[in-house]
Amino acid sequence: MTTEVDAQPGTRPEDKLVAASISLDAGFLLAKLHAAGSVLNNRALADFGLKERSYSVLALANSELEPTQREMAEFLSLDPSQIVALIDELEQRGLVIRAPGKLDRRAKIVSATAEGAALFRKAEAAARAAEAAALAGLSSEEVGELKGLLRKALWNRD
Amino acid sequence: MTTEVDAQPGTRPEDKLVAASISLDAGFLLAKLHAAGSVLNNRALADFGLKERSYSVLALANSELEPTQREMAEFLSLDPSQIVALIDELEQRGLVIRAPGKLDRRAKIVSATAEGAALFRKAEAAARAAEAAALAGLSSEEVGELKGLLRKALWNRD
DNA sequence: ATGGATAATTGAAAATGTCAACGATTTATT
DNA sequence: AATAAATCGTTGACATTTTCAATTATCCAT
Repeated sequence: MTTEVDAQPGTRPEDKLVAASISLDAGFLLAKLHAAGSVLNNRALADFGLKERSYSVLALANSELEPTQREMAEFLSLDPSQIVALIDELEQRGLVIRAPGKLDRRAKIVSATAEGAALFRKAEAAARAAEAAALAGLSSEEVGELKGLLRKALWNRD
Repeated sequence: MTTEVDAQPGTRPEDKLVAASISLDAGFLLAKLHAAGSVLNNRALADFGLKERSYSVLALANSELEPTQREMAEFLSLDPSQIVALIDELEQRGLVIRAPGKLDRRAKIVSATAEGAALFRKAEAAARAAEAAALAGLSSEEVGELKGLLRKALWNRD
């Protein structure tokens, strides 16, 4: 016997602590689900030489929104200096390019090359599969509800 | 003018990238909401000399579940060595104690002292307020739904 | 009894996060 | 128009966190 308290019937031993009050904490639940998803995500993205971070940057570079590095930093909740490093790597791999902002030459607009777009399409499919695995406990309707609630909490929209 | 593309009416400039496809990614949404919440959480907990991590450990120590360090590590998605450091600190502050497992003397059960329990009650109130602030965009029903979905995704239960 | 696993611990190495300073450019003030 | 103040990307320093291998004590299976 390893646990100190008998598990409830149907409860896996690693879930013993689900009964603790912190399991009702939104912050804890977000952290835990994110941690579990990150493992799957990073595993899936490794095939493409990407991690969650570089994948996110590549995704933004693939949008038609012409994001600047600073906008990326803000949006991804990262320090601008981390964006520099991430883009340095992607640029060296020929996946994205930096161009001076049209209206503000201090800023640099990051966009994907054709190669970057091709890689992103493949990585995106893998990331979707990883997400589905991470949320396997939810029906597709529930996944939609979850995303809607998260988006509303962040931006007050769906 | 700072942005390269005109914002939609009613859209704050820092939300320009919401239109990017990654905004539909559950992993990204979880990371972003967690990041926003962590700032508020850590700010609130700093008054008690705690961070999210030490608060979580203290919360588990305050449960009646007699968690071992390994169970804490698994449950909090942390390496066992990080739990050691966190508990070292809490123990030195007199907030928790380690006791050998009754059935397995390799394991150590962590429980809160009276002082730890008193501090936790106060910190818990502050953490609840921080959570409310982080989820201010949601109604209380929606907060319940969100937590329910997160719990179901993690453990297939509500 | 012995050998193989598991719990906590330590310590090192790698990855990440945080922050201050700099040159180039833009915006605001006079 | 000239100057001052602010902003963007970048660099580098430093702290924190993560990850992992090794160690000791204890448990479990044979």
